[in-house]
Amino acid sequence: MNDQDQKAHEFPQVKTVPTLEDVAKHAQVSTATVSRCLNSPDQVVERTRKRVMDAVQELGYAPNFSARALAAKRTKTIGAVIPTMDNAIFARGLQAFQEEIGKQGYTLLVASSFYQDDLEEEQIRTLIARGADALLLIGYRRSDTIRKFLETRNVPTVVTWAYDKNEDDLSVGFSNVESMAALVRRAINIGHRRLGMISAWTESNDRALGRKHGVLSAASEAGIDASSVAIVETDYGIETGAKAFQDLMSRTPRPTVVFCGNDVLAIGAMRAAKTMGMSVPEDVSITGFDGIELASLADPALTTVHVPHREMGRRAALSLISVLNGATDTPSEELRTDIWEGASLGPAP
Amino acid sequence: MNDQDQKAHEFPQVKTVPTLEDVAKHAQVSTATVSRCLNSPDQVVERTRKRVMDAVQELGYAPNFSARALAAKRTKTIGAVIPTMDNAIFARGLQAFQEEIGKQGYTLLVASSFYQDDLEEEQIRTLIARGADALLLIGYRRSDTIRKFLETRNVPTVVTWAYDKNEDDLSVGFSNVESMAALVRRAINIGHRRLGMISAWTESNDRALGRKHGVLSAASEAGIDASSVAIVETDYGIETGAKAFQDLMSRTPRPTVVFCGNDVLAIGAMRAAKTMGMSVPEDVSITGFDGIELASLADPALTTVHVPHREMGRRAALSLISVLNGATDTPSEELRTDIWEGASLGPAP
DNA sequence: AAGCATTTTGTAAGCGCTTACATTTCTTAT
DNA sequence: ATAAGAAATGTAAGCGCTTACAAAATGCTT
Repeated sequence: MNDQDQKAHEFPQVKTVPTLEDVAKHAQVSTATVSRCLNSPDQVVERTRKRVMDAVQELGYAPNFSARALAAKRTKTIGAVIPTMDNAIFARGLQAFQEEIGKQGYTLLVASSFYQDDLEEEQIRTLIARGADALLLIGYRRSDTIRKFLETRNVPTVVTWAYDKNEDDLSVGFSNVESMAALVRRAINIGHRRLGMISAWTESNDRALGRKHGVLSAASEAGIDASSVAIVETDYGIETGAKAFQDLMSRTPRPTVVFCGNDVLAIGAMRAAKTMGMSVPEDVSITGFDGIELASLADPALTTVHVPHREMGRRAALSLISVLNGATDTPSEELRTDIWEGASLGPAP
Repeated sequence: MNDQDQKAHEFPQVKTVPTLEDVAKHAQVSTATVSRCLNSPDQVVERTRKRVMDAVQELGYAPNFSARALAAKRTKTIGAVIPTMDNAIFARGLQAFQEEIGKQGYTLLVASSFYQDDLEEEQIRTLIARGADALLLIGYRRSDTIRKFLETRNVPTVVTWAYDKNEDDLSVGFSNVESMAALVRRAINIGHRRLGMISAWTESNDRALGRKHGVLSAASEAGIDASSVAIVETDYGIETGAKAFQDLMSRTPRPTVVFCGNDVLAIGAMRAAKTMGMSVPEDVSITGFDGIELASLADPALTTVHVPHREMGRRAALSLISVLNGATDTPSEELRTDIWEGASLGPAP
């Protein structure tokens, strides 16, 4: 603490990462000034600022993020927990999300839950321990424990890929129920009465559950007994979709239309139909959900519900940032989905 | 520093996040002991450990990551900079990577460079500033500045999606040149002499460049003048692929086979072919690269080079972790690609 | 029961940064 | 030229954790 003997400047340290203090010494100012140069440059006069910045350049200084976070109590990091990155829709939405928060100087921290509730909780905790300033989460479904945790930690959170006017959480998404119901109504309008559905597992996936409810409610709305709707739940994948389709086709009475919980399952179903020698939509209609590019490439092109994933990611980012900037009244946003007209949905045979 | 008057325990703090010290007080031990319970539990005797863990539970304590990182000088974070998440292959590889590092207690930090060199540099710096213990990067191509930076920071790095025995960097990948060349040879063997290629931009993408070289070298090897190969470079996407295909088909002489730099471009090309009334492979052969699911769904199924993305992600994770664990001799790994036989490559007309 | 080695715990010094507050320097009005 | 106010800079106290080192407790030997 008493090293007065400051030469012009010490010789460059050997191989060690430069710190704020090194820069300060080099530029002959205090660490506070250096810090200010970096964080609020207008608080320091041109001449010193230049001197400091030169030192930064010369030493190749880069701030230590952890130290900064610890001192400033924010990390400029936003966390996201998604079921899996191995699914185009999440990847796409997140990409847009990242682009937008990036503009505001935030970095994205992603973790996957593999569709397991307990893992999701763990990941949320991890992200928060890592100091995420805010969180993007998929769907509403979440245990009380973790909700309480989020509340006490006071971390702004946005729910995406779902929107429900009855929920309180800030969300930017779409109504899974309504979007699916709209599609189902259309099918019913062109004569379908025997409905089938291939759904993702609904137990811990409220989006899948919503879509299932969409089918059922549109059915009963039209006077079709909900219990007559043939439903198979299965894993995400083309193969599983194909298998489920075969299962459905063996039921009596055989459904004339199969609504799939997502496009990938639908592609599987279409493949199975082809294998079984059934033609779509003459023998059976098939629909998807999500609106990934794959849909338009199928033959016939898949009729599906198109979700504006990128837009959703972007808007979610904007909402979260507005909250982070202190907005107190950021509203949830319901995005509109639309039906991509393919040729896989036709009149009932 | 002199608050002897410790009641049984103070009343719970109001709404503030508990710290190590709170836990320590609560459990009547020193902070060091609590820290040890969390990090090397076997150093503390059962009885105390239980007491501490109970306190942790009761207070809902979660360690502050930044503080830990600052003190311990490691973050248990691995960063990855990929061109874009909006591309199935990276998403898939990264997912596997994440799964594997997750097992070892590491978290993944992802950033996208949008295929821009300068952005990639910036992202690398950001990740390192955030304390990434190691980095996953795509391809070898990188400026000297950033290489030097990585070196002085001494951050272990693994290069993926590329393997080149002439490069020093630790890598887990495949040879883009060789993989493509193998496919091209096969085409030449069945009579093709007029070659076309739709490539991604090669200027700052060494994988794309490698694939292009693969085409050219297989061509000259077979006595085909490299300059006779018709090549179009374009953006990633189905539409752009389609457009490029039309372009190629208008050349004289018209190529009898079009090698595409990736499956998405190939799908675009196939669509354009259909639109133009050409049949594949009778009128023209088309091939892809990557081996995404899309390939097998196309009609006819796409002949493409299949890259084991997940395996690559997994192995990259293992390599990096072994380096982090002090291994000094971790070798680069070349993964084998194989050709997925579709029906889109046939004999030359 | 004393002496030693070993295990368990505590003490306290940072890690690199931000920021409230104190001090110095510069403006401007008189 | 001088005082008062504003602007620029410096001082130093943490942020919450890890860890070297010191101290205390325990276990073993004899």
